Amino acid sequence: MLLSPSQENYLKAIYKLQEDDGIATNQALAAMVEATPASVTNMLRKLTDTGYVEYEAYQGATLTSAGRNQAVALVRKHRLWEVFLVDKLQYDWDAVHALAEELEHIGGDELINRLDAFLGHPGFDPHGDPIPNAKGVVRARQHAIAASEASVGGTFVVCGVKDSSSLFLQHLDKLNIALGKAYTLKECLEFDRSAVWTEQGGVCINVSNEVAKNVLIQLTDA
Amino acid sequence: MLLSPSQENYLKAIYKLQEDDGIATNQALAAMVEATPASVTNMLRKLTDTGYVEYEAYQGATLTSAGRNQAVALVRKHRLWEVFLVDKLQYDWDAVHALAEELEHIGGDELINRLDAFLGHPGFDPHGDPIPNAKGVVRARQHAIAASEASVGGTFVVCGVKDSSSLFLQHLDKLNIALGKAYTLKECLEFDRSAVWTEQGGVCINVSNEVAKNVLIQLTDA
DNA sequence: GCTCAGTTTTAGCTTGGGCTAAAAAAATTA
DNA sequence: TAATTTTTTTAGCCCAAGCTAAAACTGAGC
Repeated sequence: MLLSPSQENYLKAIYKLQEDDGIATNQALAAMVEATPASVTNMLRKLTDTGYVEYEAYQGATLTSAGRNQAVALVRKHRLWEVFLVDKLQYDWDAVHALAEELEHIGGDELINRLDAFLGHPGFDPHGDPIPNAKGVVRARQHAIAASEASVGGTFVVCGVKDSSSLFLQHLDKLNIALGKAYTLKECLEFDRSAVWTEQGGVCINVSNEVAKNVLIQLTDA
Repeated sequence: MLLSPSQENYLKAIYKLQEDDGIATNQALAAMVEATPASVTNMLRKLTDTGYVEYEAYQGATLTSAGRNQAVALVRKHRLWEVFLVDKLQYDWDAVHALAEELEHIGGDELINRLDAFLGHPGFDPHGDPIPNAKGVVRARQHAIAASEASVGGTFVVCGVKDSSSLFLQHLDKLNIALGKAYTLKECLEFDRSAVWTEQGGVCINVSNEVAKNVLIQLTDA
């Protein structure tokens, strides 16, 4: 069964919602695919007929294993194209999402496996999200926690973001926060729950709680 | 004005037909975009309304300058993606057309100019066709003639093909004919107008007239 | 200048993926 | 539990891009 780009987007959306909320409601889906809830109901019916989705009225949608395979393959394609755009075409990390969204619908396994090889089988995309391998296995990030969970005095490396909107990523750029960089949490300010981090060089940056909650880190011993 | 992939395909088809036949008839267009003549009439109307095509009933279609710009941009995108697929992803030259056909509808100038830079601003695609530059200027191949026009004893380099179908390209692979290779025309057989070429190493290959007519060459002095 | 084959256009239908507005079901609050 | 709000579904519509069949046009040969 061949899926249209639109259908693929629905599968991806259900997959994401299942991953982070456990359940894919009609309304959340509508927001994610930028359609009305009525259109979502329509499409869920179709995807149920073709065997990618399990769905009963008013109960939300779940992916079948075929659906999950498709969704994971799409995530793989999306993230590999993002790596290509950043590593090879020198795009900024905040500018690649929309293009990858288009590219992920092109071609089949052959293309994406060749791209994967060309890029050197990267494990993570430019936002630190793990790239599923050709068999659809996603290796979860190890020991990653939100930066807001760090304790004063701790040292850590930024390894991902929870929000990969352009707005947020550009904000991180301004703060000089980037993937792979190391920081020490100097202090936490009671008043607004913001934090002071220092970079290796000793430069201080002020990080709001809102930002810290969306930055993923790995604690280091140093 | 934003064009759908389908509309873009029509513009490209009109462009190609104008280039090689001088005129884009309804029927030829239908064959090229794989639709019925009735559908073509429909679409030509739309493209006329949006200012990309000039068209009067029964008279065939012509591109406006806006239309030509779009078409050349598409050719550029198509050929650059073909270079990417062959040079970077190691595809064979006979396998890239369909994928490039999909990729050419993605993104805008920004993407394609970055791809161009990444590929080192190539002048020709894997079939020897010239790649228009960012301004839409196509530098024509110099001194190229069909291999069927060569005279006995002449030496030449293969620089392109007229037919880039998978079937033909695979046939050339079997004959050991490839872009950039040099040959000498040893003799022409009256009977079936086939020819004998020798490679540098002295290996002989038998080339039918049908093949020779579709291979483009440049004569060399040697 | 007619006729007829071939080409193009018209008319009306189909399918995919949207939409709005109203009805129905579920969830929340009093 | 009853009332109200929120969510989901239904019903009926729209648009893009295709299709077929029939009508209209063109141009070649007589």
